[in-house]
Amino acid sequence: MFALYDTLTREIKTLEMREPGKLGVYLCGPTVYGPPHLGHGRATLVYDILRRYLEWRGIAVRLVSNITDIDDKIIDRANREGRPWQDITHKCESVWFDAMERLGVQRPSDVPHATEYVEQMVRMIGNLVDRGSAYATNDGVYLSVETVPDYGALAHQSIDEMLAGGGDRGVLGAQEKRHPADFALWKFSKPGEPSWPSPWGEGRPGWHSECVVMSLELLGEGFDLHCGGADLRFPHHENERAQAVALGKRFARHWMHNGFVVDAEGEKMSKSLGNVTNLLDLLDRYDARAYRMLLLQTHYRSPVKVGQDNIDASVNALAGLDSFAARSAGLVGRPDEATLARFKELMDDDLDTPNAMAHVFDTTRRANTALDSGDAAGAGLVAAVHEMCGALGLVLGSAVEVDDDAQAKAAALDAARLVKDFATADALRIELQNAGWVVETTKSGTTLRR
RNA sequence: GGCGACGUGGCCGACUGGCUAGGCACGGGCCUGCAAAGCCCUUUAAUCGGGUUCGAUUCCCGACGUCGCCUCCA
Repeated sequence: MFALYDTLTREIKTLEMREPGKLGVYLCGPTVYGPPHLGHGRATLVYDILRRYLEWRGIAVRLVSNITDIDDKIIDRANREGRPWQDITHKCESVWFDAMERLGVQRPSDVPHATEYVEQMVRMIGNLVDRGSAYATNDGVYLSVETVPDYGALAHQSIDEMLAGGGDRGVLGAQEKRHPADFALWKFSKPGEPSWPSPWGEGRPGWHSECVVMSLELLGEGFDLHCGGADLRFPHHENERAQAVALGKRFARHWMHNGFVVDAEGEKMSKSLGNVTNLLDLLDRYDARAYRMLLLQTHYRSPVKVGQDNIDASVNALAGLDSFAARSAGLVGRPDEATLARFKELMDDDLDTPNAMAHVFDTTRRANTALDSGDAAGAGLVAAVHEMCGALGLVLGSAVEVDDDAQAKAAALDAARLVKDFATADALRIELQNAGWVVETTKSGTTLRR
């Protein structure tokens, strides 16, 4: 039984599936107006790990993740740079999926775009107005949070409590709102801005409406899991939920939120703080697997510090596993059952990847010991390590092909050692190392990796 | 002000009321022609003050500190 912490009930509970064996997941995707940052990388990696693990467990996962391709920030940037807004959204989306590919994050099963669902959103807003839960003002259409009895359920705070403190932050939006917490479902457009027709006037949808419409449309009422970064819990997810409740529809059964990426001082990375690190920089500078490794060694709900030291440690940890993969490459066997059972036990407990990784490292050590002593149990352990890493999306071994020249030198090195011509052997090793290869000379021959 | 999270060894980072997390780094050893990789060993940590308990890093209370949310944000 796979259990996850549920943000709504604040407890770890079994992930109930509407249809056993099939999991429908909705993940709030990016607003495409800039390059992806480390926070995006964490969220997508966490849910990629979740997805791969559950699929490995035999569950058919349908992951729907949207692209927000209409939004104030997109319009702002288009105006600032004097180019068509679609220019920006198309470019950013392709950069996004490039980065995801480099991270080894599988493409979602469905990638709905907000602009493809405007008609459906208009219909939904119409429903909300008809039901008395939404109203038009002179700048848009708003949801009346007071018509949603349990508004604040995800934030775990009542409207009053939220307003009581909120303090110095000014209330955003129209003065005409009936309640300060009411949020925009539809924003009327200014001349020259992208717009769609609606019964209330030309405009564009508010951010919180697209995900309700698209998740319900593609996954249906009462879908299994809704997830995203902790900063989406409120207001975004709260407001999605509010709309569904106001429509009288069953929304997500389970809510999952991942923790933040923080900087060296422990502060959240945030665009407003200006301390965001570009995901693309990280990918350019390091093995893309290092970020996955770092996140695997941190619980998904804990904050994670991403810094040079951290990433270096992950790179080194990866090197150990790579060299293990290299030395055990020839071995085939059935994955050791007891080892896999333990792995499942750990992962099923709220995606406990830190302990699962500890288990992978332990298994690697046991396998290395078996390999050293020629114990036949080694093959099963080797297979188990590969099986577990596969379930976590961690690809072991260098993807780099060993070129013929290097291969020839490695063979020559072995030949020289065989006749105890160590001077030649050492010279060849240095040559290979200078060419960037990690050279491992063993009794059974020399292996090369990057 | 309201709500919440957290404070662990040189660094990162888990679990846990008593029994070695794990990774990285450092040191010693074994192995090796020498390396690399691997294996073994070593270093005895829980912000502070109370309380509960036979026993607390783990539960409760308080203090201090850090961080998050309270309508831009993964």
